[in-house]
Amino acid sequence: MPHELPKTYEPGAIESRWANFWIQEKLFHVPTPPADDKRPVFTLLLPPPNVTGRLHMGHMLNQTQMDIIVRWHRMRGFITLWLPGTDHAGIATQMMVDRQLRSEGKSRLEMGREKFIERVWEWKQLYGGAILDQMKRLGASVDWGREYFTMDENLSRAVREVFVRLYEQGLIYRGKYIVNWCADCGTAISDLEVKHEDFAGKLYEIRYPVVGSNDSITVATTRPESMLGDSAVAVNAADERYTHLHGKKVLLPLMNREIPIITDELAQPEFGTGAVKVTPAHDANDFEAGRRHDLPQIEVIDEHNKMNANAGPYAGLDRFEARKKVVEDLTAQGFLVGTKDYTVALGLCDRSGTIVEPRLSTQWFVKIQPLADKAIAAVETNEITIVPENYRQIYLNWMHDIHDWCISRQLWWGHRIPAWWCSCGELIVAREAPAKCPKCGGTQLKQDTDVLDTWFSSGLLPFTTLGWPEKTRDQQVFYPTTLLVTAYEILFFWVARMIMFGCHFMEGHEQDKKIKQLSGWAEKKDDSVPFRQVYIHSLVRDAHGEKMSKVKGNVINPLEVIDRYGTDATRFTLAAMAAPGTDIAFNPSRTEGYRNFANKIWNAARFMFMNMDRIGVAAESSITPPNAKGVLNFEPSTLEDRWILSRFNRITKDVNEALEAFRFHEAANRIYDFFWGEFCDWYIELIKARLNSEDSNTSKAACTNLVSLFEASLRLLHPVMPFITEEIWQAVYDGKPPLKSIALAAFPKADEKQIDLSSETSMAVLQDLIVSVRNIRAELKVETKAKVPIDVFAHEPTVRALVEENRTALERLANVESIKFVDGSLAKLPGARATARFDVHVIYERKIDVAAECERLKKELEKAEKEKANNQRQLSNENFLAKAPAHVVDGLRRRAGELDILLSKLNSQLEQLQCGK
RNA sequence: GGGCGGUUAGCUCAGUUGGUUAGAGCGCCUCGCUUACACCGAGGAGGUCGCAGGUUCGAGUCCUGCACCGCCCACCA
Repeated sequence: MPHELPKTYEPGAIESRWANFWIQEKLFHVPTPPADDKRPVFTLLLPPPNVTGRLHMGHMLNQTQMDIIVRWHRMRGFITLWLPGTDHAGIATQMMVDRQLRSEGKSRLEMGREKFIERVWEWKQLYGGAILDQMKRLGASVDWGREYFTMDENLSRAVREVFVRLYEQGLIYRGKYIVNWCADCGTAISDLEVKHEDFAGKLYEIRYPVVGSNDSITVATTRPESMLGDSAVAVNAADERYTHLHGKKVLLPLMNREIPIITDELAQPEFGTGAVKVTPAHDANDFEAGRRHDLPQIEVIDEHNKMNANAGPYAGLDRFEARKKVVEDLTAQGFLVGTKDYTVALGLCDRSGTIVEPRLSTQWFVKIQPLADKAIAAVETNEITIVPENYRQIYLNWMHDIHDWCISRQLWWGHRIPAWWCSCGELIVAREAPAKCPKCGGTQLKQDTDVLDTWFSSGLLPFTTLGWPEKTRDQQVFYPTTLLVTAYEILFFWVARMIMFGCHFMEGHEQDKKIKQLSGWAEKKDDSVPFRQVYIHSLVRDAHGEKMSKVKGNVINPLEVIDRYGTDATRFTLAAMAAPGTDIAFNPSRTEGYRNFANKIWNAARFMFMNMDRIGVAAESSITPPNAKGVLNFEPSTLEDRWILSRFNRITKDVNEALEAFRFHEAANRIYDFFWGEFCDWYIELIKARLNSEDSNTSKAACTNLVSLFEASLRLLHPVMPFITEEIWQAVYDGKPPLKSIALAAFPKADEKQIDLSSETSMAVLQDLIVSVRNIRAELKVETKAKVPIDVFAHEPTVRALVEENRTALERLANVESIKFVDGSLAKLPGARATARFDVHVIYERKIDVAAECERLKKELEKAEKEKANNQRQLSNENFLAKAPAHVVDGLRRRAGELDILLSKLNSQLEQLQCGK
């Protein structure tokens, strides 16, 4: 049956067909393995994208890398579970639905909480799957049968369980502290959600008169409006300038309130005047100082960033208007001593961009230290390893500096805090809504209105997705997960929290010992960790290395790139550019190049099919059985056979090693160079003669080798380019593959015995000779079609034998009419190529362009002389001979001989052409 | 203020423990529709590896300093 393929690879239709096939056939679904399963396990949790999300380059990179690793493991026989899901994304989702309501002229507040949440669920039903649908186009081989959503009932129950346990353990508390307040979002946010940016601001110096004297004290502030809430002025106890004022009071300007002068380390003598105003309700440091001195906390800014009643005449003004007014009034009344330009680092809400105000507020917190201690230990003892390694220290530094985590959010969408208030004042923290108050028996219970930080629930996913708090077989098998692949950005938001929660709640957990052994984790002691390894991938930037942003307008949409060049090419781009630890400048011209690569593969396949059909070779005879790990039924009979087999095994070895170390770029580049530069450019060209042989045994044998090597190459390539490899692989079997999919076939494993250095060396000489002839032809401007006779002088009999054996190949690839061997050097002939192994001369009526040839020879001579000098310097250095390893010295010596030959030939050529100096 | 990363061909980047001649893709130049592929083939040009020292037999690779670019963290009024 003939294989009909279009001349150009068209990814669109093919990709969606296979993506659907993989899903429909449930190819990547992993049921709970039975106890007698003897395979190693690989588990990976997909970092859940926000339900509101749209696929961007970051996702695509992340998922491409994960999919490569996952497919690679699956093909190597691991029970491979990749768990997908989405995150409810509290603030983001609420804001999105809010916006939608507003456009309909409705509002969340009128609607009420319950109706609003219903509405969000409706929204989720309609649009929440978008990002996962986009994922499907990428070919991500996740287990769709286990898809989760962070607000699913079972996961929500686990969240409540965690909250209650932490509360009972004294690790969750509620209290009034300074938090980062975003007025736009109407909620407190954690330190991590605040980004700092420098702005040109002013530093105002304000004079506070000392009560009962003519003296005064000057303080400095960047936020003058906050003075309305001052409750003290602090000076340093050691600062002698102010010793005489200890115990005195100042009169707060504008407010005419008397406040004390206190001594506190908050005031640093070197800064400004050494005196600092203390506003406990609106500054974190002042808050601490206020607690030390038992100062009143006077709130003057409300949750809408407006001045409140405590601000007296300024009440009702926005904080920035109030600032203006305060400054005016201070100036008018002579209290403003001076104003300086000053760079202020403002905190901005990560989500809304609003300037965050530190504000006193009652919130729920996680007491983080006990959790952090375990999370630090897990990494310090290498129970969890982080790649690239420099992130390990970054992680540890951050963990050592960690603050308590504010987990309550004043939102409606999210996991509502499982705490209820009785009218008697009793607080009940419980897994399910209590029927009555345990203290007074009252039934008028009101649930806390706050919800939990989104990261609280996502931090639990490694175990909650496996059935926790139940003790399940899935947990025994799949926990700890093997790997986590993620962006640096969420190392603290998510990775650190998972480690803390995992180490805490899974303490005492033991993975099935046999599986742990088989999977290669026998040496790991701690099974409570959420994953064994973390791989931090790079950031995708635009073609010029700039960070992508909507404002700059340089955002590259991966789906557009995919539409244009295909998923495989886009995946390949990301893989090939992903050197660990460096950012990726995504250049679509690169993707175009890999689209061309896909087309190259496609056409090589067409060539193979053409020959299979013509010669009558079927896949079944070339490549059975399906589970072998090498090249099957490949019978090397010629130099190029031995050579390509050797190369294939070497590349296979490199690819496996590269993937092991997350060196995706190396894996991708090795395959690319092999397939295009060696398999297509040389091997296929070389076997054409045999394929076209009159002798059917010869052509059959050659075709069988071609098919089996091609099939193995497809398996090697499959993790990076799943679609085209599946398409061709299925076609090789003419619709009757031995397995449902190439994704289930074995990944090639190198057979070191097939790595054959001597064939590689011989082949290199042959290639060198062919290239030399082509080169001379180009210089002589020989017509492409014209065949020319050549003379060859071989230095060694082995080289001569090599050329003789491969005479037809040489004639074909270099367009040579006949080869004559001569006994002496040909270097003196104009236009000859001379190397250390052979000289070659093309017989042709046209003369060489002497000037150009001279220039070329001179350049070559210069290079060789430089190398020779370098070579000699080293070889005459006794220290070098004594200390350098033998193979380096040997190599240099061999090279010295070659250089001598080369130099003498070059000189004689130059002389012959009378090039001058 | 602290920390991290980068600086290699016109552009975007590789270069794993220091080891013989520094690579790729794109772009550029010359030639070619040779029955897999013009999304192709053949040939070619192009680099004092940011600067200055140092260690070493040997440095793009290690150390120190400097310059420039970028990122992250941070409660200094």
